[in-house]
Amino acid sequence: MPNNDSINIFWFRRDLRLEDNAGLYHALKSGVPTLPIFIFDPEILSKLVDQDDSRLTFIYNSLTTLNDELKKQGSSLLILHKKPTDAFSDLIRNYKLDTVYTNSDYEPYAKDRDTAIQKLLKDNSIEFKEFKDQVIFEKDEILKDSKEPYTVFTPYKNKWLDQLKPAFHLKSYPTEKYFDNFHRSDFPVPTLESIGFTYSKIKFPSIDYQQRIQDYANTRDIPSVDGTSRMSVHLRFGTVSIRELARYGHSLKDDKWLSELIWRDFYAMILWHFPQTIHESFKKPYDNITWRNNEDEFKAWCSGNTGYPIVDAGMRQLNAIGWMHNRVRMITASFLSKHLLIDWRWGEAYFARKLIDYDMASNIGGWQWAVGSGNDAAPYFRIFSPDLQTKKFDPQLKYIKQWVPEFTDPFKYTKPIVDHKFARDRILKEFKHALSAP
DNA sequence: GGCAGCTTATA
DNA sequence: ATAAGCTGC
Repeated sequence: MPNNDSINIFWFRRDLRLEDNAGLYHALKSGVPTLPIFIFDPEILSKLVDQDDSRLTFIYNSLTTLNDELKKQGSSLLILHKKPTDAFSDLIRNYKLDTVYTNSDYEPYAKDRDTAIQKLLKDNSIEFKEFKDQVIFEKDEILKDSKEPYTVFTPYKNKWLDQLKPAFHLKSYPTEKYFDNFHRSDFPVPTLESIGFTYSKIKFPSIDYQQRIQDYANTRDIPSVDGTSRMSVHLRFGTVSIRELARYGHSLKDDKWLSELIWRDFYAMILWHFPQTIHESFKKPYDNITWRNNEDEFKAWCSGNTGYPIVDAGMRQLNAIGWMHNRVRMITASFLSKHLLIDWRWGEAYFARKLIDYDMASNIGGWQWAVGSGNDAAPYFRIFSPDLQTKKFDPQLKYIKQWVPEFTDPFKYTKPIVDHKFARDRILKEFKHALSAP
């Protein structure tokens, strides 16, 4: 319905919650009626491989929840399925727009998209205001004294902790004080099918993370134990506020869990400053590696049939529930790149397809770390031994038996796709060759 | 400019 | 015990 009074837009992206939402807070607080919108971007959707993509289901469920909450305020969520620039052209035509509010998104595609939107709005004399919401410290807030970005985690973390003023950086935005300022509307929620997707069977972890991380320092590395927060998917789509999580992490005696949240800021910062690491090794010489890229071996890795039970368990967990324990992410990533000598980008792409919590910055960072090509990565000669990792982190084979039920006798299991010692020598040779190239 | 220190290890 | 180099101050 066209309206003569001007309105604000609040554009949801990866911040699918009403509570403690920085951009939404500012939009509502301005006093101008605010129309909340979400745009399904065909450009992003076209890259998704699976029709029952779990991320789409998660987003769709979250949008439905948002809409239900908005209805209580006499408002609703306008859900569009269009190229963002076209969507905004329509909005400009149908409404008198004051300001478009949103929260910053730091991925390269998002940066370009938002630049285009900002220009379109500017040409129509509409303001575009973005706010920091998905990290505690963004791109240029934690820098060396020389104003350059950190590339090593520990000094970054020290500075992060030094600069943190909890009462300021971890404070919630009380959006609920201004809920009266939502624009009155009653838009229907389109079906998931009309967007071109079907429901995924995958179950999503609940938000009661505090229970799980009671003994985080001791249980976080044991994949058979539910000892990690499982908050990654909620952080990915903003169904929980990073400030809330960091506030809890900061209140704990042990800063191990807070550290993991700092890693998230760190990798987001790294991707911002080094976007080429999506395609290139952070350490250039690693791009001299000649990958074998055997397609059959890649398929065996993807489906969890390498004959290395800890690797297979991890990949089967990923395929089954769209999530893999972080310890096992390291083991499977190391195995693909170092044992099979398959380009880490193939593995990264497979994780991108399957992970409900897929986050480009963390996934790229994690893979490059595992290969050794990343900033602050493991040295190349540190090659994970699947057997030793199993002895250390799954000594009773509980995790393995959960995901590889046919595994009963380690000596009768599928023949390993490659011998450990042989593979170790092979990659060491390749590393030495590649890294000494002029 | 010199030196401490570097997420998650292996043989 | 190892083992390469480089970041950060």
